[in-house]
Amino acid sequence: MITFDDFKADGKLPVYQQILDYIKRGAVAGTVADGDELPSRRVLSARLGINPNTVQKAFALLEEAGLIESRAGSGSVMTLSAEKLEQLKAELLEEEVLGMVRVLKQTGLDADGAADLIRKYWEEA
Amino acid sequence: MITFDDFKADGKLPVYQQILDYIKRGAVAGTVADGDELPSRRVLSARLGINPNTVQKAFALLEEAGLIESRAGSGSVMTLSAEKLEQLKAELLEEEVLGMVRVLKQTGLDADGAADLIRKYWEEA
DNA sequence: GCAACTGTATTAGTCGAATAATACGCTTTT
DNA sequence: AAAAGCGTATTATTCGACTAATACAGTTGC
Repeated sequence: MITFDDFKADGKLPVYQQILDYIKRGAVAGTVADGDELPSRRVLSARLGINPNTVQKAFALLEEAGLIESRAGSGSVMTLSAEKLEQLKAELLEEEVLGMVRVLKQTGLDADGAADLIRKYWEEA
Repeated sequence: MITFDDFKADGKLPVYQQILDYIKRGAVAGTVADGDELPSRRVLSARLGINPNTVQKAFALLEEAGLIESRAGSGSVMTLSAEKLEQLKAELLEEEVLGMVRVLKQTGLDADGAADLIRKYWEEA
């Protein structure tokens, strides 16, 4: 069961998008695996303090992306193949890291300075 | 004159916020300096293809933050002291880099892997 | 002085994210 | 079979970002 214990909304992106990101990053990290069950829409919305419809939207998008399967009565489970995992990892690194690099470049850093900076802040996160 | 030539809205954040970020990052990078003039609200909104009121909101926030000064008839100019610059740099690195590191950590990377990844993607941005 | 710019202010409307309240049908459990 | 929990669907409302149109006041330059 995916607990969502370390999920924390930051307000910068729509909550349903943050749920998608949370699941995708967890899949890449290995903390979310094929066959893992997800909390029900009602339970998760109560746990996160958000509206059931917001969770529903996130889960609907996850299903559309082929990452979960849902059946009324049962719950929702992760459906992660090796190919999907590779695809997810590539997408994440492409989007996130490139976005980060753009910001760092705009502040006038070079590659070595950026790499050093990452190491410096690695502990505090 | 700050040209906003390399400004590109990406839709993930409110446009007025992206303008704020653009100016702040430019200030940290040194491409935006004390005394630099900004395009007028009307000119900039036309150049970026957005509503004048959106630019107005961004400029109002910049003025509130003490980063620009505006006078009707003249335009708006940057007002950057050394202390403000230091403060800006600290804020940017704290927020942006820590945010990045959190994402990379969640994908299961370690500090060295992240640093290598930054170098790898540095060229493509 | 007057035109052509500036910044500033107000009001109304659109759109998407999120909330809220229900309702219905399916599956599991007892 | 019945209850409880599940996914799913619908409609209405709130809120902020953004657009739109317009008006007014100050500065610059001819």
